[in-house]
Amino acid sequence: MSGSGAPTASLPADDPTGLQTFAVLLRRMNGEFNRIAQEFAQEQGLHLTDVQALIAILDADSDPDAGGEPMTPGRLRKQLNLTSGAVTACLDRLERAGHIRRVRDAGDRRVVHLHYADTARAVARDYFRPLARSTDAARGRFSPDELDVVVRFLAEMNAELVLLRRGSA
Amino acid sequence: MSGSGAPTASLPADDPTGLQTFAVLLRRMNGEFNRIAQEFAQEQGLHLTDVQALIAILDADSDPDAGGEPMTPGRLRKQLNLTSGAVTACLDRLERAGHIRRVRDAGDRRVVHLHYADTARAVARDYFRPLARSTDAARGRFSPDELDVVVRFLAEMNAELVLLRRGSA
DNA sequence: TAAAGTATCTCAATCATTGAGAGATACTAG
DNA sequence: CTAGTATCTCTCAATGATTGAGATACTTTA
Repeated sequence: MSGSGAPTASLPADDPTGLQTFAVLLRRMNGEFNRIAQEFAQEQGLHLTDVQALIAILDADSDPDAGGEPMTPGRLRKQLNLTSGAVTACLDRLERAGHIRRVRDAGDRRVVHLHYADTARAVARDYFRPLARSTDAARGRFSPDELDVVVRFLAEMNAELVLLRRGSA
Repeated sequence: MSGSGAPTASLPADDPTGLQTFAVLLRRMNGEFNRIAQEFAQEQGLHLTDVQALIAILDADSDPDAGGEPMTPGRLRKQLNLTSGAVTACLDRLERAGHIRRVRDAGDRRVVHLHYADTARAVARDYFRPLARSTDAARGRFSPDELDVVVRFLAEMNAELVLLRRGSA
């Protein structure tokens, strides 16, 4: 239990479903995800910023549902809290490395649409396959009803986090 | 509108507890957490790296259980994938800003222990209070049994992610 | 004690980020 | 239609974080 590498070590034992437990678990998970993203970045000769941008572009691009439109430099600027120059530099790197394409919008020619390149999509899928397997391994230990609970929780959590966007700034 | 509008938009409707759903929800949550961390960083005149370091130091410092010892520059280097120079610079910034203290280990005088300063702890607690409230709001919508399921899932997920540290590198 | 190993720091070179401003395109009112 | 204003992206010099080889100090092993 108290053994060093044990992943479940050091949860507050007094209240195993309390706020503290959630804080610790969520913070750790976030850290692990960021570490994996960092590794991917280094392997691809990118920066963490670039990977975050890539993910945002991927989500917008493959979720036409979400915002309707593909990602643009302006949206990326807000989403990642970058300055205009940083966005341009980041997109330059991503485009030069073949991960994305810039496409002028036909309707509003000031706007640039960002598309994930298919080859890069395959690279990312390959790299993150172990992560997908891990997620599946965890999922496999729960019943359909339990998974439904988890999905509902994650969705509720995301909803709360989105509300926080305006609230405390 | 980044991930804007309805937070539950664009989940794969065909398999509401499938891998894709988890991937989308976890990725989004990660993005939101990182955005919040970025905002905290900017407000404190820090960088995202500094905040990640701060969190790692906090976790090690307040969880003597986990690794036994407080954080050190060396462990930080591995955990955040930084070079030695970057760690030193990052710690210089954090120490100069009063967030941490460097303390030479009495036993092994090569080692530096990193401690979270109490005043900084209070600053962080204040800043992240809304996040805590959000987490509590989400928790409040589930029964104790359901919360137990969620905690178990998060713990399983973390365990898998830790395994991934050696496995696929 | 000497040699090898480990933890941290130093510093010049490199390169991402900042932030003001330019250029191009769209909208709106007269 | 035209002028004026707003929006989107990009440019570029200055700033400053990160790199990475090497220095320094300490510990352990032979």
